[in-house]
Amino acid sequence: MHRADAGRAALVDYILGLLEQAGHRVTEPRVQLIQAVAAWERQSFTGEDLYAELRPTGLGRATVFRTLRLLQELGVLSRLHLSDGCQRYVVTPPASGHSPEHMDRLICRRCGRVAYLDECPMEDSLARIAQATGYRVDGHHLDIVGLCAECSAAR
Amino acid sequence: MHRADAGRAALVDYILGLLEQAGHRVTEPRVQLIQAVAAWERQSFTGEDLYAELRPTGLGRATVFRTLRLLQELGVLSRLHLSDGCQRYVVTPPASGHSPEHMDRLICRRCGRVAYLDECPMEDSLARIAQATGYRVDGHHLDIVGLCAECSAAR
DNA sequence: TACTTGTTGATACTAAGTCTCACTAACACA
DNA sequence: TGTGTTAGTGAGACTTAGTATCAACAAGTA
Ligand SMILES: [Mn+2]
Ligand SMILES: [Mn+2]
Ligand SMILES: [Zn+2]
Ligand SMILES: [Zn+2]
Repeated sequence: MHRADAGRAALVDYILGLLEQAGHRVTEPRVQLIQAVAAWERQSFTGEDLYAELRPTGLGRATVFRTLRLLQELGVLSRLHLSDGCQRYVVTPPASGHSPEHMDRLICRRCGRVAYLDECPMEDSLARIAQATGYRVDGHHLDIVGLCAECSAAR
Repeated sequence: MHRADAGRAALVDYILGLLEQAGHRVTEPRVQLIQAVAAWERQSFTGEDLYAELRPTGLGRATVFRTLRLLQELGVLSRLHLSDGCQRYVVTPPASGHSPEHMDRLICRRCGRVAYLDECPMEDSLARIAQATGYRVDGHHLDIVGLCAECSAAR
């Protein structure tokens, strides 16, 4: 078993654990979908991508989107917000400090690869912004767009 | 004529000017739609909001969405990317330094009011992020979510 | 004023999901 | 290790947020 496969298996187990802890059932369709999602780690995908892959095994359209929604609620998946829409999903790595309320990412506009920032580049600015605008700040979402190392090398 | 009305009239003229400069025709349906949009300044709205308002005057559904797209291309409108989707639009104020590639906003999650930041709170961090990740950074999109002064006072 | 071509509205269509419901299978409990 | 309860499932209709097509129309130009 390769390193990456081990990482993926651990991610699958982690997500299944979250599912159980939250009182949801671990079903065959969910296991299959989570395995497919884990294989796309750090690479974004659409609901249709997933459905196309899982449909042959008998998995239904509604189940795909229901489970995507559930995984977003559990904080495991989030959506990419690109200029052409927000129908792409990506795994939020465990223990990355990211949540639906706090998200700092780099997205490659060519291949869709996603990197999460280790530290929030706005930590210091937020109090000042709240002061200046009168807003009470609850969270933020930063998407930096560009080309990943591989894609910019391929030019 | 009130202050706000004068501001709105100026905004309408500004947008119509952009339209002409870009070689598009100034038509009656476009003038009406732009007036409706200007009345929503700093407040977000959906395509359906606009259609509901303009339909009685005979304006068609396709025209509403076509024109919304055109105004996005001209940089006059942008979409809000909220956790429940990206179907809300907002006017990007002229000379705010914002564009589809560079967007820094505060959004009230209760009333939808939008404020644009005067200075980018990440100016300094971007070079360091590019260095650390190997990405070539082209632009970014920051949405800070919270409660505007009025909405947080109303608690 | 007439011409040319961009724009319009009606209508059909699509993409990305969501809802309903009869059926099925997880899993808590015996 | 069965059994019952109820969460989860797949098929298919439906919805939301647009987009494509196309004949009729009108803005800008000459
Ligand atoms: Mn942050
Ligand atoms: Mn910025
Ligand atoms: Zn890339
Ligand atoms: Zn508010």
